[in-house]
Amino acid sequence: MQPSMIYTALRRQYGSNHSWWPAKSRFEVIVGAILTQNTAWRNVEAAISNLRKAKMLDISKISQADLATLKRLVRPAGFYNQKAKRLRDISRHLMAKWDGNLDRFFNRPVWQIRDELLELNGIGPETADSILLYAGNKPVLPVDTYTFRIINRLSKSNFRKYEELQGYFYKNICHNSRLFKELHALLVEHAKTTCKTKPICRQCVLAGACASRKL
DNA sequence: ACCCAGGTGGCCC
DNA sequence: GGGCCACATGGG
Repeated sequence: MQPSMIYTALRRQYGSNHSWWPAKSRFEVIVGAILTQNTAWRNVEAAISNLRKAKMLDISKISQADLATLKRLVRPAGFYNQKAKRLRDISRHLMAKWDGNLDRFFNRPVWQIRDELLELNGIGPETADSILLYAGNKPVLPVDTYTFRIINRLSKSNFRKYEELQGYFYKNICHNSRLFKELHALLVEHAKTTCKTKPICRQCVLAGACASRKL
């Protein structure tokens, strides 16, 4: 099953309003992208809520924050020792190199921004791509565990490496940030609702594929 | 008492 | 380059 068909099927099932990433600012997307690493979104919400109440959802504020304070605030998201540091590191980087100005940060070739993000400790390909797509509106597709699971089942493939699966999409679907936002959101939605971890999902959109054990 | 969640980096071979 | 492992909280 091709990516474009998967997209069509998911969209028919879940609708089109998934442009998604619950955040009130671009910086909040960045914060959420780091906090959600291997963590349920529910827990991320609690951490972001703490940051908001403490008026810390701000590049400058976090860049100057006391590490112990930051750890306390993001604690519900788990891995709080490393995540607090990662948040402060990227904020400091944005302040030092871009004067905290995200317009300037994002206003250049995508590969250049991506490389810079990947240089930072704690920012891997998925986090970088989520930031590029949802905070920078760049035509980049984040590939998460859900994407691996769904695509490998549906296509009877066995993608293992990030760039490989991402490349598969890039070759088979048009590069468009609106489409990518929706596609990624739909894959997450599908994995979270109908098709849980190891489902035999009878009611799912891709029921035919499920039944034939491709999913 | 398990298992999992919108990953990443370090270490070992 | 691939295969483990630690990192940590909260919900099912």
